[in-house]
Amino acid sequence: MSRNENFSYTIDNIDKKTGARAGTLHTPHGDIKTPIFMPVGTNSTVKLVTNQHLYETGAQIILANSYHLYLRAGTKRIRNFGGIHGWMNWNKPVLTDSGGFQVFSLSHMRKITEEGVEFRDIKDGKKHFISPEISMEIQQDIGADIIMAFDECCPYPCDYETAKKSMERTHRWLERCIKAKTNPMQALFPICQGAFFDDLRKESAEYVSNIDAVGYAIGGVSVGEPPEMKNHLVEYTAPLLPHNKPRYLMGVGTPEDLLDGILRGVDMFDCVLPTRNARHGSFFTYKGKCQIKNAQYQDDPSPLDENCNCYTCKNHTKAYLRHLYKCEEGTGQALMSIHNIQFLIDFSQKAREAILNNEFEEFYNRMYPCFK
RNA sequence: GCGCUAGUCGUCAAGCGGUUAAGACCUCGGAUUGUGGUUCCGAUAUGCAUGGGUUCGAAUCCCAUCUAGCGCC
Repeated sequence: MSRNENFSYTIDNIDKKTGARAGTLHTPHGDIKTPIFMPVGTNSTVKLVTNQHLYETGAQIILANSYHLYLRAGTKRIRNFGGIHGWMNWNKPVLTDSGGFQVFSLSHMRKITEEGVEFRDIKDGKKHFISPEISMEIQQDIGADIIMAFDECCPYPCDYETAKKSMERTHRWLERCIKAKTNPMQALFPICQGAFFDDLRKESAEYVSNIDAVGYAIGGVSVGEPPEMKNHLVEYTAPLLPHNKPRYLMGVGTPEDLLDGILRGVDMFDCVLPTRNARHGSFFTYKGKCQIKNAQYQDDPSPLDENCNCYTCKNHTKAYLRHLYKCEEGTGQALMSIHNIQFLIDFSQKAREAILNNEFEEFYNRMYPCFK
């Protein structure tokens, strides 16, 4: 892969005590201040949240999902509407998942071969096939700023031989992705795999590091492993990736995951949790995670979090939000999605401020107990 | 006033002599990690209108009382 002039990453500071990183990733649709939490908008919308509200949360980049958009909107259609930015009228950076994760998460209806993956549509049962080349075509039609390599994600637990074979195939698929990718306005992030085996992770990290990419991802986490394993894996793997490039820990996470990841040198995170949790009634605060449906909130005149200045917290009380949930009014879910998204983005940006001031250790120690 | 019918969790109910008194909703908790999720999991009746009786055994049968609905004077 030749050097991509449309993207660059600047390290703004490295926390003196912890080594946590603050940086700026320049993309064709604007800058991303890291560490950053990226909200997930699988079907080219962050569920229940309008673009206007999303801009207000401070979202700097959102995700969309190749697998879902390929099946539903049709990626040629999206291309004809000016790509994802025109299609959903979103003017900031976008990242697309390759569909690789669905190979894992929808595993009971797929067949993996060296060529690619055959699977059935969740909804209509129709057969489809995605290969690294097809994934690149899909992602180039969608036109996100950052696109992901088509990888294979191992389940947890997973035996060594399976993990090794899977990792090697992911590497071969990566080479095919690189060959198939042509649009210089997009950055392809390779993904480090290797399950929970140090030597495989080392091999994979070294393999992907040999490719001159704009950024690198750590995949295969948040698949049901204990938190200590994830922390060990990240602590072991992140330093093996290029120091001067952003590192993206895929599918993570909770506020404590963000703290743990940032501490170990991760710059980018994404997770469905804030929006899914919001839909199911739980919300993040600087005092921990809470459930809006709890009876204790029925007369509570305070916002979800006293220190949050999201749209929801500026305008509504817990009592009102609880009422909306009790009545199954979707507005409640929408309002709380806004809050949870802004919470994690604010949280990542507070971490950034702390890093810029070389105070990340204090920030970590202050925040961590809140989420345990 | 008389007759008939019925009373089981906050609600709707199953049960019709031997059950640990189903289930649903509500209520109360909890889960959720590159989104098959308005989803999933758990908790909640020592008690069947009340009081007697029959029986080895009663929410289930009998009697009385109360309450409700319907009908008739």
